[in-house]
Amino acid sequence: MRYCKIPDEAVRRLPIYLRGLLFLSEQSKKSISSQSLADFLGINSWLIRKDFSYFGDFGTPGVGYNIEKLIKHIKKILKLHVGHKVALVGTGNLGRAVLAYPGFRIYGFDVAAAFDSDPKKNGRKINNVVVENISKLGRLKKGKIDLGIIAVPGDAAQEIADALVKAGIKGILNFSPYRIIVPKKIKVITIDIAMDLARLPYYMRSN
Amino acid sequence: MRYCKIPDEAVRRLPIYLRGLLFLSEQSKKSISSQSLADFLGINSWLIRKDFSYFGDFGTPGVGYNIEKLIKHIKKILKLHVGHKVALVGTGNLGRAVLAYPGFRIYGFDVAAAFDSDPKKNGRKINNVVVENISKLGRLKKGKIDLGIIAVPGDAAQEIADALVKAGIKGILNFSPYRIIVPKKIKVITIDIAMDLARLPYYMRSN
DNA sequence: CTATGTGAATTTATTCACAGCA
DNA sequence: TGCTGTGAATAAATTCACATAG
Repeated sequence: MRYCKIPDEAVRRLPIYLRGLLFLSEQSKKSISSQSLADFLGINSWLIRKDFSYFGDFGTPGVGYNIEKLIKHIKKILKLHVGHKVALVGTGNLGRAVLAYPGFRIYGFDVAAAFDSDPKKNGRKINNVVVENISKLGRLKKGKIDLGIIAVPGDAAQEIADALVKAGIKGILNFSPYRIIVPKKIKVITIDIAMDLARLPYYMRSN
Repeated sequence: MRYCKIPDEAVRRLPIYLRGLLFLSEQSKKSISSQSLADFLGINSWLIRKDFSYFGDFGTPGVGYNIEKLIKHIKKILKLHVGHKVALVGTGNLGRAVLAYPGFRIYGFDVAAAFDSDPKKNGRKINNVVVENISKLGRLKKGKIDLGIIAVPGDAAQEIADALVKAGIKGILNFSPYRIIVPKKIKVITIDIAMDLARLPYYMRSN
């Protein structure tokens, strides 16, 4: 079943595998079996094997998977083999948390620009990034920034999205709960914290 | 197909419907057709009808769905008909963003307690919540706090989760990228910002 | 005549079980 | 013998199409 389309749900799991494999690589481990990786990540071993099989033969029967080879390949599939620069829009509480978030690094992301509509924030430096006025968003075309994060409060999300698209961004991570409409070729992933919290009580046992 | 088990994917969509319906309710709208709601939310109308059909007959053919009735019912299913108090652990950048986040209110959540391991932060007041030492986590049993949010950096997530479970929490929203193991009856929903960002490049067109 | 509700068809994803390779 | 890779079986979710109710 080599080289066929990777199911969306498998793509969703690739960053999990990648994180785990990077961790193991730091421990100087050379290879790992699907079963050990399963125990480590909390994902079934047959699901891991199936997912890996979508993009080729990487395992050695009787031994397991070569960690470095797998890392390299998953990075390539996710297009993380090159680093990506990210523009942040909105430097409120959430935006500042994004700027300070250490977790982007392992995937090769660099939050390289920050914008805010509030003129009072312009010029301020947060985590080595100078906050610029939102009107300067157009200059992204010069830098090689291809991803945008929307962390503005309220209902400004759509106009920010429009500006990001005009500035040449290819993908958007949207923290606002508002629907964003963009050209089909632009991918939007929305994270709505409140919405995730909202389905937690459903699963709670009352006793 | 009345009153059968609601599929997980439908449960995931209920908070979206709820948000939209609450918005429409504020506009004093009385009822809405699945098609109008579909246009409004960007979800197919047949999927909306199917989802609603899982928990009963709420629509009137030729008219649409009664908004207030639907809101009340979805809230009940999600167990949001009663308000929930939430304990936050970790008051770093992310934790402070959570404390300031305005989006929890519409679902009836109240972040009522905050904890931090850093003694220097104890007693500090953020958004009207006094930060307590993490050792005081046990007192949750007295307050009616049933949800926890883990916003600690690094690898402390598991011990925080253990403490939250011991304090009687029923559900956890976990912002750390580390795997958390809890008793089966406790539900954990993990939000990993970096992981969501990591699958964005995959969908980017190169041209 | 409009819009719901739902069986049936289809698509997608997960799980199993085992042949075959090192 | 241990572990991969994958067809086949199962389960789950989505999409369709239309009978039916107001």
